[in-house]
Amino acid sequence: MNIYDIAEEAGVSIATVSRVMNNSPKVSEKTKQKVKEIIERSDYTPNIFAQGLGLNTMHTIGVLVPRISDAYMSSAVAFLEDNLHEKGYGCILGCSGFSRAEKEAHVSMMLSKGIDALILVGSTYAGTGASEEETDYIRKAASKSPVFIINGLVSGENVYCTLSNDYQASYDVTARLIGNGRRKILFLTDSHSYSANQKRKGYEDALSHARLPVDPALQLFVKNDIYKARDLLLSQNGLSFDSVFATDDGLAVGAVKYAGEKRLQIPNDIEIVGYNNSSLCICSNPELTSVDNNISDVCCDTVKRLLKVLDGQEAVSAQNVVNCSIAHRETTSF
Amino acid sequence: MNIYDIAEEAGVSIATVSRVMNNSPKVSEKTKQKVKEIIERSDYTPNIFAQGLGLNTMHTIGVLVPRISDAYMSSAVAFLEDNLHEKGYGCILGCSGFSRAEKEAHVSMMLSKGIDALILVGSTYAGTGASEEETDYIRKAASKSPVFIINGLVSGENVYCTLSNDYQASYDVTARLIGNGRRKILFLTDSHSYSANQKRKGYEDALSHARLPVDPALQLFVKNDIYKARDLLLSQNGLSFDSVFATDDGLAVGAVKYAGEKRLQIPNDIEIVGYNNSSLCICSNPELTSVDNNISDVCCDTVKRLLKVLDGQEAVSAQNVVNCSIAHRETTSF
DNA sequence: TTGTATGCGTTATCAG
DNA sequence: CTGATAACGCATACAA
Repeated sequence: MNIYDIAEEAGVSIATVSRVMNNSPKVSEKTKQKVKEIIERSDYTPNIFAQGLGLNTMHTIGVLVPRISDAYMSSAVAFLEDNLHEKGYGCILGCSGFSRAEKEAHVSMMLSKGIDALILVGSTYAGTGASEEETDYIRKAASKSPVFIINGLVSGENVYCTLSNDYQASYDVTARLIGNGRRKILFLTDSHSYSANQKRKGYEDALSHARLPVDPALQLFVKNDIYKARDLLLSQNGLSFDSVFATDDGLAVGAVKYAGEKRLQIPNDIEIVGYNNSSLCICSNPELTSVDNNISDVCCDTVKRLLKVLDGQEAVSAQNVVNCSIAHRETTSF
Repeated sequence: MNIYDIAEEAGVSIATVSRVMNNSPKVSEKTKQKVKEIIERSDYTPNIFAQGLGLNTMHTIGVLVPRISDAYMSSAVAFLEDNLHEKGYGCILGCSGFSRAEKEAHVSMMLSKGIDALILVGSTYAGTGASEEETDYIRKAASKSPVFIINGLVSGENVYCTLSNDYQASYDVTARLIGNGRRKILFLTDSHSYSANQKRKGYEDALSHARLPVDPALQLFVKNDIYKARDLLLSQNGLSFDSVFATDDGLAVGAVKYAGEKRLQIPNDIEIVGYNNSSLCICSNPELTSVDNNISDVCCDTVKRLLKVLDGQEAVSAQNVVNCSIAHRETTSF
């Protein structure tokens, strides 16, 4: 069932059928009705490939995440899909993993799918900041389709970034802990990505501004796994700390478990703050204070700017920053 | 940069370039090398739309979930994407929500995207079983592309289902609780879907076979929200129960919170079992016993059968059942 | 308002 | 082994 069949059935040309399909105004009401009726009756759908070939777009956006089962990623994808779908765009989803080779392979695979734009979710795509060369694959991709990065900073032609203000949030959290009299704040992270670095910087600057030492021994790195985080803390025999600021809720829950094992009272003996305000926070006991990076706003902003770029009418800023907030719960006495 | 440019540059016809691209054996090694070199140098990529138009496929599978931010859904999508990507298929992701209109709209939107097959994740797509008509939209979709349903049972031409054995798992869990001396087992659910019904049936049958009464008052329905579940239990003044079997981990965590409020000892005063074995289980304190529906196996099976159907060489069964297991933790004394 | 003719970039058939 | 050409189904510029 193609446009020719419909045209023949209706006794008009394919041009007219096409006009009806794209509800062009210059078709008489009468023919429009007749054609529509036949389209309806034979439930004809235009061939998307032919359409794409002519228009050179399928109204599809590539969305790449390292791991969709992460709560942060899946909620980002939920917001992106919702916003894009509403505007008539479909989503091609890719899960790249974290290795450089996989990421590059997935990006070029995405580009070959004829997407109108590419959204990279998460700072893993922005590299560690060690060298410019790390992100060359993004600039190369951007020469084919506009690239939007969520929570990673990469500069380049046709590359657009939306960032949550992790530096500020981390600074604020650390300052609050200091204000509560905490002096040995453990920084617990699972990543060396752009956003992890921002968080670390906020943490360190808050310490410095309070004239407290920045002790490298108080910065721990561990896989994002509740048990692993707990066990790492349990194994720190010589180290003393009175609070934990973790760059992910999973790590923070590990700290809660650690406190449980050590029979430490939360938040009196130890305060704990997580990151992402995920469902783990209220599952935890005591419930976890966490930074909310307002991913919904970030995604909204990303899609808004993406549409502007595709529209091409208006200049679009290369970066945009969205503020975080803090969800106060039982693991702090803020 | 299209196939004509390459052909001209190489001094051959487009047919030869096409042959090289699809590494047809009938090209002389010499021309192959020459053409390949030019393709490489000008980093030419075939136009996917033209390719699609000719072959009538873009090697893309539609994956529809009601809500990707659900842990169960996102991990299913992770496994599906991984398996499909490995076989060279891309994924178009849709998030339909739970309303019937949205689901139908998303399904037809998916079909119009030129997908090779459609995967529906979750029993919400299978309706409540109230009437055959509820699932007509699936059979209609299946007349255009093969449809695969994960954890929902729908019969129809070109419709394939992979189910986890929720009936058996629920029967087993209930029997274990009964074996532990529990007599008032509360069944807590958030859904009337096919799989929720299977779970309920397993629960009821285990009670009946143990000659225990099936008390409708012990079957509670609530939104999947930790607080809402907790509060619902707190508000059951007249009702006495000695254990909770929930059809989702979130609900079960609500029951854990309820027990905390009531100062009930887990698992002595009350035993609690969740469903899906999500990350909430180990976040919870005490850690939650949960049914593991082995979603990874279910997805693997689905993709395997999907490829067989697309291949067309072999007959494929309309249904397949994957067994669940029980992850024992601290909320039961199994 | 409607129809004709062309281009979009492949793949595949068939002839050489 | 290679090339010319049809076919895929639609949108649209141009002609009527």
